[in-house]
Amino acid sequence: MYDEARAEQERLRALVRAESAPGLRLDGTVAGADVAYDDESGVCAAAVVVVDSRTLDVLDRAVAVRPVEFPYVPGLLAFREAPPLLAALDELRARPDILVCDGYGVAHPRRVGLASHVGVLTGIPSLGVAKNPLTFTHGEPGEERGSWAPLTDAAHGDEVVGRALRTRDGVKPVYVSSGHLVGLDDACALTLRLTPRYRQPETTRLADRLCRDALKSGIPR
DNA sequence: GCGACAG
DNA sequence: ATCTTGTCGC
Repeated sequence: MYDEARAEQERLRALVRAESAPGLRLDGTVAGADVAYDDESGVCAAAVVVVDSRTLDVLDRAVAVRPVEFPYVPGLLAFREAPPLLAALDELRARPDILVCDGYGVAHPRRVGLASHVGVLTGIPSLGVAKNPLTFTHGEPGEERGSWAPLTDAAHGDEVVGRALRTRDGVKPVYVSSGHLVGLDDACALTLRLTPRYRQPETTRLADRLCRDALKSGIPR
């Protein structure tokens, strides 16, 4: 089942660039993306919020509400979330310099998680910041914010696919990986810029709030 | 074959 | 993802 989706991932995989593009701006605009679901109505809301990476001021936002068209299948999250996210991205007034996704980039069984998938399809430099290590392994980073430990794939010779990054002192780390055109060092540096106060990037927190609100207030009953 | 498994 | 109150702590 899902052979077509896996074949598409193999195609996209060859296009993923896990190094920072020349001239990549970490001090420009950063977009955060997230999707919320309502099982009752079978509808989902994708939200994208753009901030100034230096001040974290909100510059733009967009939401796309539509029916859910793909089930949640581990390893195929992008086929569920990318379509609505692309629709929301289309409504932005300007293309953001970088996109931060709630999930993985190349830290993925076939190296094409949601962030890489959307990055390749849009050409927007991207990275993934996930809340769980999935099947990957990592040592325990130091307790201080900024500490990190390599995230490795035991199923593939312990290849390094990302980092377990501590964004708050003594709090469980987040899992950062390159999406597309953003190297791991830059991905972590940006993640730290976006987490002056909470474990999760401010961008994903804002996007999470926006898509949840859109579901609550945007569904007629 | 069975279990694990981003959101 | 989502269902859900109070509660401990800065």
